[in-house]
Parts: sequence; C-alpha cells; structure tokens
Amino acid sequence: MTPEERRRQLLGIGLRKFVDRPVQELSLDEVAAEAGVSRGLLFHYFPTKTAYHEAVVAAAGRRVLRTLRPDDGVTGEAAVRQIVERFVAQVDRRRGFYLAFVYGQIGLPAGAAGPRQDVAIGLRRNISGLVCTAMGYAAPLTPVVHAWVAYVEDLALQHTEPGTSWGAGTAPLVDHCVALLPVLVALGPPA
Amino acid sequence: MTPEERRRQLLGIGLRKFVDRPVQELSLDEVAAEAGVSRGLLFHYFPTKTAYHEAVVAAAGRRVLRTLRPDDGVTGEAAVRQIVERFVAQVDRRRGFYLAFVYGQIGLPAGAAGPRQDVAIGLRRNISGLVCTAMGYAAPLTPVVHAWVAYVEDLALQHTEPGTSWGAGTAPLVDHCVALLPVLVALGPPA
DNA sequence: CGGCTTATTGAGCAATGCTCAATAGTATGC
DNA sequence: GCATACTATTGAGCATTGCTCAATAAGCCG
Repeated sequence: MTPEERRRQLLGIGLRKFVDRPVQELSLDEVAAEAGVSRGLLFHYFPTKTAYHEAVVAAAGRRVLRTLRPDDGVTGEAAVRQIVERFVAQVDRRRGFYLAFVYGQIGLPAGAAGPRQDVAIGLRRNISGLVCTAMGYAAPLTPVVHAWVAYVEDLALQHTEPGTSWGAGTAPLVDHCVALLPVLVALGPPA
Repeated sequence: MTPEERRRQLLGIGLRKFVDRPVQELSLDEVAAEAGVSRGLLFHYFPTKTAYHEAVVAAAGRRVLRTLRPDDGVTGEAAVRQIVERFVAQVDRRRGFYLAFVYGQIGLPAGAAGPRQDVAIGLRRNISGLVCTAMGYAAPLTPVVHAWVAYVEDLALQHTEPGTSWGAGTAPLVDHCVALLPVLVALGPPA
C-alpha cells in the first residue's frame, strides 16, 4: 500500500469514527487496530495525536465544503439558494456528523497566533466566501455574510433537532434564509 | 474544607485552566496537584474525567449567562440592548474564554438521547430565552431568536478577532444587532 | 545480486484515567 | 467524654495510551 493510500485510509477511519464520539476520545490504538497496522506507524504519518485529529477534522471540512459548491454557471441568488439547500440537506442527512464537526471540535488556541487552525470557523469563512463571490459582495460586507452563515447553520441544526422540528419540509427554511441575506446587506455593515 | 468548598475549588481550577487549552487536555493530575490533593480524591467528587470537564464547562456557561441578565425592570428593546452590549463586552474582554467555551467543546453525543448535555447550544437557548421574555415573543419565534443569537455571537467573535477588527468601538456592532432583531421577526418564522 | 531508501514493526517509557482497600478526621448519639 | 458511624482523603496498583527509537522488512535502482 502506497503512503498516499495509507494516509487516506487512516483519515477515512477517523472520519467514520468521529461521528460517534468526540475526536479526542479516538485513541490511536483503535485506529491502528482498525487499519491493521502497529501503533508506531501512525507516528510515521502524523507527528502527534492531535495532528492526526486536526487532519481528520480538516478533511471533514473539505468534504462539507465540496458538497456546497454551486453548479458551474449558476450565480447570484440562485447560487445562494443552491448553497443553502445543499447545506440544509447535508445537516438533515448527517446531523451527527455536522454537529460533531462544529461543536465537537478540537479546541482553539487561546492566543490567535498559535499554529493550530480553526477549522469550524474556517469552514464558515469558506462558505461565506462562496456566497460573496456568487453575489459579488465586496470586502466590507463579508462580516455580515459570515454571521449570516452562522445564522443559517444554527437554524439548520435546530430544524433537524429530534422532536423539535417545526415545519415539515426544508423549503420554508431555505426561503427564509435566502430572503434574509439581501435584507442584511440593506441593513448595512456594522461599521 | 467542606465538600462544597472543595467542589468549588476544583471547578474554579478548571475554569482558570480551560482558557489556555482545550478542556480535554486538562489532566486530573494537574488539577489535583494545583488543589494540593491526591488524584484519587477527584474521583470522589466526579465519577469520571469527562464528568469533571462537563461540570467545568457547565459552570462556565452559568457564569456567562449570569453577566448577561439585564437589570431588573428593564424590558423590551432596552433589555435587548443591554444583553447585546454585555455579551459583546464579555467576548471582547475574554475572547479566549468564550472561544474555548463555544468551540473548544466537549463533543456532543451523536444520538441526541444521550445523557450528555450540550452546554454551548444550551447557552444559546438560555440567551434566546432571555431575549424572548424581554420582548414578549411567543413560541413560534424562538427558532429565529435562537439563530439570531448565533448571528450576534459570530459577529462579536469576528469583531474581536485580532487584526481584522473593522470599526473602532462596539457601538455600531450593538446597534446593528439590536436593529436586526425586529427585522427578523417581521420576516416571519421559517415555518 | 548489492546497496539505498523508507514503510513498518515491536519493545519500552512515562503519563494518566480509574479502582479499591485502608486511614484519618469529624460529627453524632449516648 | 466516649464510642460509633460516616465520609473525606489517601496511596498503591492496574490498564490504557501517547510517544520514542532502534531494528527489520520490503521495495527499487544500479
């Protein structure tokens, strides 16, 4: 097995496991056993346990972002609608995964200058980047869009909360979010 | 030292420590050493390591919520303004603490029926409860208010992000958030 | 085949989560 | 004031686990 495959295999195992429990509780023993390799090998691919965890979470972030990217040629509000639809659908289908991703996180460094990357917030930044390019929004609007992503994220998570689901389908939710964005922009940036 | 004091002491140590690093990396050895007690004693007060971590994070949540509660007699939009002001101020003053609280979280259970409590989302629910009673909002509006809290939280965190601070003071930010709430309500719930 | 690189192992160390029987210290009932 | 019950506290000890390192196996190129 080539190193590239190994790496992907190990990350894949992490991705499968991290839905069930917080990443930090995923022992390298377990990963090694599942992969059928020795514990020592993991340290050949990842310098430390947390490095492995970060790699897993980063992979999860890339995976989420990939499914959100709107179809080629679609722009403007239609693109935003696609993004929101896919986002809500994904949260709906794999609530545990997304929940674990956002809140079952590797902690952030207190000083922001640390080497660690905040992948959950990084994902928000990426999504808001998607939206901004789709709508042609410029720099001073990005904070608002960023916070709007947090808003959509929270609504989607609430919507899929077991037992508390208000409304049947996802359509009103998507409508609400898409309609909100221009309203926010009209409200003007908080600066 | 009475058990009540002990408990508070141990939680206090956790509260101080969990700003610097993710809670999960706080070893019981360290806590025991700092408290000047044996490791075994910790298991007399908390059944397991994660139980201790959860207790610490829950205490942090109570602490945050306490500072947000508006003054007696203040209601309506004025109360909302107070809440937002204090929230932003708190995030501003102790960014690391709040960041660690929301995102450096103990992971959530995949199945929602698990015994664990989601304290970060629980805090959001509590804050939105504060806002709803202040404004007299009824049940169908709560999801929107909840998501609005997420919006405010994200903006506040962005605002204190080192280097990326747009705008000088917190006033425009507070204005923006307070103004947004009735707009959201007017937009109607997504159901 | 011989030699180089590297993926891989396995032993071993130290930290740490956790258990448990023993102890010390305190309050209570008489 | 004494004995009893209770519990806070300890310390030894076990198993897991993050991590290191020297040794080995396995490919690859000449």
